[in-house]
Amino acid sequence: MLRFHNTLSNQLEDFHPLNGNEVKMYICGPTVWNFAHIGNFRSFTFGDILARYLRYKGYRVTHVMNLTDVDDRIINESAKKNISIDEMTAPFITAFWEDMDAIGNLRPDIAPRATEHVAEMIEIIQTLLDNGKAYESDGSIYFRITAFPEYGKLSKIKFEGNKVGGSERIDTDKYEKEDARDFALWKLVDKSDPAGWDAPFGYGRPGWHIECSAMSMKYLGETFDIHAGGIDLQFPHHENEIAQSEGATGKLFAKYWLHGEFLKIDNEKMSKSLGNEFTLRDIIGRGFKPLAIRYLLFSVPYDKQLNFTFENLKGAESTIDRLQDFKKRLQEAHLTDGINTDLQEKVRGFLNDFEEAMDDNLNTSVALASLHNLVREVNTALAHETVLTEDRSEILHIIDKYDSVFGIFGEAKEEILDAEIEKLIEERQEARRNRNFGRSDEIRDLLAEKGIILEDTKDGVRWKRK
RNA sequence: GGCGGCAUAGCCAAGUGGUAAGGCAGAGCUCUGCAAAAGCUUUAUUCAUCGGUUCGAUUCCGAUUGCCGCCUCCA
Repeated sequence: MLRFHNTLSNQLEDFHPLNGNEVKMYICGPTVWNFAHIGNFRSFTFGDILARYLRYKGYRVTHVMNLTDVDDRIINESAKKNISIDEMTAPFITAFWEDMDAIGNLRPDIAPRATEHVAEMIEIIQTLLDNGKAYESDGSIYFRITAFPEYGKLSKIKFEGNKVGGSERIDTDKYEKEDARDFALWKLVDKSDPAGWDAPFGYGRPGWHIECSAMSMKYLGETFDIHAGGIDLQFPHHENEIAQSEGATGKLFAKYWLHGEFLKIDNEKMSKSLGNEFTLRDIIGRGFKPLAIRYLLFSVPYDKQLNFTFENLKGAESTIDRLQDFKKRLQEAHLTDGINTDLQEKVRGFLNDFEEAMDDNLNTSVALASLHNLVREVNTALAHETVLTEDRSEILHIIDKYDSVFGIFGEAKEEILDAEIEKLIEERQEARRNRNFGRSDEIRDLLAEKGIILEDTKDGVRWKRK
C-alpha cells in the first residue's frame, strides 16, 4: 500500500486517488528569471520520481508543472534591460527544459505559463470579490483572511506569538490592509506599465499565489490528488493557494500535500550571499555527469535535508558508473542455456523490497539499497557462471522496472567503434597472443588517451568510454 | 521572541524497544602477463551529551549542546 506523508494532516496516509486509478498532480515549477540551481532541481527530481513511481504502480498520471514567468524579479530585470517580459524569460525557459532533459526528469504533461492564464486568475479573483473573501484597497485586491477560518491548516502557523517581520524581511506593500496577514491577489499598476493586464477591477498584475490556483484547477479540476513543492513554499505560498482556491470553490483544493526538504551545501544553507549557490550548469561545467547529480539528489528521501558535497557527487558518479557497467556486462556475458529459478526468485525479492520502500513515502535510500543488493547477487552469480540465458532477460526486465523510476542507467545506445580503433584492439589481441606485452600495453595506453578503456574478461575484450 | 526538523563509521545515509541497510573512500584475498573490471572478506560493542522509564534504548520521555528551516512572495 502506497503511503505518503501528508503535510495537511502531518501524518502518514494511505494513498487513494479521488477517481479510480487516475492521479492528478501539480508541482510548483521554476520562476524563469535565471538558471535553476540544484536546490530547485532536487524538488523537480522529487516530483519526477513521484510521477514515475505512480506510473510504475499503474496509475494514469496527469503531471502539471507551472512556469512562473511574471514576478517582481522578472519585471525588474526586464525593465532594467528594457526588454519585454517574454524576451527576458524565453532563454531561461529553453535552458530549463535543457536542464530537465539532462538530469533525466521526464517532461510534465502540461507546463502552463502564468502570463497565459491571467484570464483564469481574474475569474477567481472576481469570484472572491463577489463572495466577500476579497476586498479592494487603494486599487489593489487583497484576500480577506478573516473570511477563511481554516487559514493556517497546512502550515499550522499560529499567528499569536509571531513577530511581525520576524524573518527580517520587509513588507513592500505600502497599501492599507485589513489584516497584516492579508495578501495581494491583484496589484494595481500604472497604466503606462507594460507588465500589466486589464481586469474588471482595474489595470494591474496578479499576486504570486493566484497563478497556481488558476492553473492547477484549470488542468486538474477544482479538487485534485497531489500538490507538491519545496518546503519553503508551504508557507505562505501553499497556504494562500488553499485559501484562494477553497475560498472560491468551497471545495477541498488538493487531497495530499507533499513537501520536499532543502538541499544544503557542505552542511550550510545554500545562498547567494554564502557564495555556495550552484546552478545545474555550473556543476555539469565542472565535468560531472548529469545522471550522477540526479542519483545524488534522490539518494536521500525527499522529506529529509540532503547534504550536497562534491566528494559525495564524485561517489555518486562512481556508483552510477558501476551500475551502468553492470548492466552492460550482463547484456554481453556469454551464458549457458537454461534457467536458474533460485536466482530469479532472489532478484524478484529485491524488486519487492524496492516497492515496499517506495510505498513507504518514497524511501529512495532503502529502494536504492535493494538495487545494490541485486547487483551484488547477480555479480556473484555471474562469477560462478550460474546466470543462464533465460535469467538474463528476466533480470534485465527487472532492471528496466527499477530504471523506469530511477532513470539512472542512461540510454542503451549501441556505440560503434571507429574502424581505426577496432583495428588497434585486434592488433593488441594479436600482440597478446604472441606475448608481446610491450606492444599490447602501448596500444592500451594509446586508446586510453582517446578515452577508451579496455578490460580483458574471460568473454573477450570489453571497452568503454571514460 | 513564537514554532518545527535534525544529530548514526573518514564522508553521505537507512533504520528499529531486543542489540546497527546501502553507497563512496580505505584494507586484504581471488582473478589477470600487468592492469582494469568483478567477486569474496573486512571497516561503528556503537548511534551528540547527561539523566529517566524498561528485563533491555540508538530507537520512548526530559534536559543540555550544535546544525537547519518557517514566521508574507526563496525549491
